[in-house]
Amino acid sequence: MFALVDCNNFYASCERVFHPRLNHKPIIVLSNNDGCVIARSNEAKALGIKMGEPAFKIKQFLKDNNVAVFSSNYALYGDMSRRVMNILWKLSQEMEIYSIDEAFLDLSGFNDRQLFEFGQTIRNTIKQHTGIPVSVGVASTKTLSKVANHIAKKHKRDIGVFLMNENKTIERVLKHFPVEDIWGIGRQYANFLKSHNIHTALELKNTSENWVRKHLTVMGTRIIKELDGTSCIPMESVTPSKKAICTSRSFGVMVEDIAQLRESISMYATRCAEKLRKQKSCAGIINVFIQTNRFKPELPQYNNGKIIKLQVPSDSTSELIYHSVRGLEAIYKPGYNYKKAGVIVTNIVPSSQVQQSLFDKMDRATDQQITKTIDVINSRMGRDVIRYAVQGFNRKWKLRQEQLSPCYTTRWNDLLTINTG
DNA sequence: TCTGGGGTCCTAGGACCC
DNA sequence: TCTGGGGTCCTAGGACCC
Repeated sequence: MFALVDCNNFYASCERVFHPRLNHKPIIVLSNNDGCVIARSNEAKALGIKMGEPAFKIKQFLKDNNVAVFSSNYALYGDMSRRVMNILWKLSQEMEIYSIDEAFLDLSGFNDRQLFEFGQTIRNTIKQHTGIPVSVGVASTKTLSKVANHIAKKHKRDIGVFLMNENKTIERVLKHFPVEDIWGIGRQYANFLKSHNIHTALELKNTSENWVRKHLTVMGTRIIKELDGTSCIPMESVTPSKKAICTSRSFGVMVEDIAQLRESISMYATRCAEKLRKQKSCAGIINVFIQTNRFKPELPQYNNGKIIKLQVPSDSTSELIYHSVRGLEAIYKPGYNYKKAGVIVTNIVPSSQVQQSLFDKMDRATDQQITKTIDVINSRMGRDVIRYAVQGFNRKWKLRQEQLSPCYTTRWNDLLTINTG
């Protein structure tokens, strides 16, 4: 048996933990640059606010309805996520962290009553220790546990746990479960299936395997088997290392000048190098890209990228910056308003298995020592306290975050003060 | 004024090998 | 009429996830 534990409206719930006054009030969280709605409390959903809606289009509506609006605070959400996952670690032998707010647990060996009670224990413990509400779905495959979680969240809101283990229950639930809500069925497949008169999970489950294989590839076959109770998607208890790492941002203002692009690209290269070192990997290919604003078709448009192959795979900040900036200079064209830029690293290999080059001229030992020293200082003193000058100091292009909440759990200066008097 | 930022997997087709 | 039979690797594009 699998349990899927999913935090309810995670980002909105994180903000609410530190603003108890907002209990039962509508809350939304915006994407970077305060662009789109990416999280909504139940009250905000009830007002009809859509996921992904551009904030500027509903500004007046938000005001009229007293909606609390937050910029996204990933330091806070990341730390709250870590706390939730740590609690789950203590409760379960085997788990898979599936996303920032979701985890699968392996519940082999529990009987029905224990399964349900364990679900409640999880929910109560997390609520008590972190303030975050979660829903728990329990079933015999991952796909069915996702379905069960939906039911727990939507129809069993006060209990928050749904155990789906009897064939009769499964059949009844799948009969009313829209095909587009199944894990692995996105918009394209949903439209396609509906055009073939398949509207519910039960109808999909009863479709011929050959037909599904032909039109939805092997992924679809797995889905119908999982809906039928045959587990095809195993637990991944060990998080596999990333095969691609991307750091990119839209700018708070339009950027025309190459000097500012250079600053931003250098920062993204720095972040990519940090992410590589964190998972003990080196990258063989760097991809630098710049884009103008696609929402302004009246302005001249220019999108381009440059792929750089490294002679020796690297996790060095200085080397990644060097090549990224050269790449930028190769594609930059003056006279455009740039809106977004980024760095992607791929061809990732474990640091212990880097293929050396006979013609490599770089002094890697020294560079590694420098990088290590910078990492140690920055981890104690704060990100970018020591940085390469090319990263810049003004950051005119930085994100717009007008409603940013404090980093309550990760920054000493932002700790809450509680008046007990 | 204003529209996010990360990832994965699968398949077909083209290139190559013997 | 009639032109083999078996592979691998790489990439772009399309689907999906949070």
